[in-house]
Amino acid sequence: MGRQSCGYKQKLRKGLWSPDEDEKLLRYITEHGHGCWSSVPKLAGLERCGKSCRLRWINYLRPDLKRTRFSSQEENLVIQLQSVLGNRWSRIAAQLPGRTDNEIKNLWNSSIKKKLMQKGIDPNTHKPLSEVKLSTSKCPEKASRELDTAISLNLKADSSKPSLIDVSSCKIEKGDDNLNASKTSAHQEFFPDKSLPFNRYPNIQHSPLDSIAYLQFPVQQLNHEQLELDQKCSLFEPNQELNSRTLVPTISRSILSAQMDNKIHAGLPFHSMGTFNNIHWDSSNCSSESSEFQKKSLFDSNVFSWGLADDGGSSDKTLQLHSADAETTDIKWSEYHNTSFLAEHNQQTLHS
DNA sequence: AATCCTATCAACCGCTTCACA
DNA sequence: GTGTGAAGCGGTTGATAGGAT
Repeated sequence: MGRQSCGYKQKLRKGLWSPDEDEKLLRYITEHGHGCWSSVPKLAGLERCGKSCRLRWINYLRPDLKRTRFSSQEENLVIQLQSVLGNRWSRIAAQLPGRTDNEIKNLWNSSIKKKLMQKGIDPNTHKPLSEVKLSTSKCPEKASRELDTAISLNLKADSSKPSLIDVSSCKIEKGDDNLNASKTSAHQEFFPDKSLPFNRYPNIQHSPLDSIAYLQFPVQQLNHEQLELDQKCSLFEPNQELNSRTLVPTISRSILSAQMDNKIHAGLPFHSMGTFNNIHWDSSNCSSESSEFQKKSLFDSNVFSWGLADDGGSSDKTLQLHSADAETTDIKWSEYHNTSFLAEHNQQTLHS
């Protein structure tokens, strides 16, 4: 007999969240922080389990979420990180400010996987499918299934257009940490500065076929230790406050104003700016260094100003991408914005 | 206009990890 | 060292929207 789900004791609501429930949760966490998730529903007046509340907050209500489509740079980054980390979505999400593991997982499963297969790359190994076919011949059924999928996707793709991807240069090896750990190179740091790796790896090729570009840099030299180091050092760790059990998920006025002045602004639902305007950081349970960093890292860094160093006019492209992102309206949020409680929040914002 | 198909996304489920008594 | 509850994670499912037929 399997384990009971979290709402087995009482009759708890399931399924999609209503605006009313969102309001309750948002109000509660805004005022009190989440604290112990299992007590949140009771205290917030919700007939949900704590797990559900946590998920709703993390994946939807959090004020620092981007609500825009993934940019091609973000997709590239997901591909790169997945090649190194595998399906560790939360780890990957930690490197993408404003993105959730769920979102990235969905992107991977619904979009990136297919795009890679269309380009003849096995999404599991990041190797050319022909290689994968050979190496998986020990398990013919599975290999055949995967290959069939890949082939059908490949056929759907426009074969008349040449792919610019040089798969042979993408020597991605997973799971050989010892080997990786021993290697040093100019590329050893993963993203050593606040920008994304594209500046550092100039031989990126962009396919005109779609927005996916496949990087040509020595991915095999990235390793888990380095990524863990990145996380510990929080070079551009965006969600540290959310990973912490002790920190109240709040946002400072200074951050908020910076946020409102910067590009991230465009992706945020209007109401969140006002809603969180009067909240302060509760850093009582973390070191001053880390909290200071948290304040700085998210918005003071240039993580949203990704540049592509490879091409002429890249900055123009980047700008275009950003503005395209900025113009992406999230229908759900705009609908949401019109609900009563959000309208109320917005009014308050306007009056303050 | 109706139906089918596909893509996307939100949410759930069950397992693992962590923290604490 | 062990038990327990909470949190976190990744796989999976179900609902829905939009496009194709």
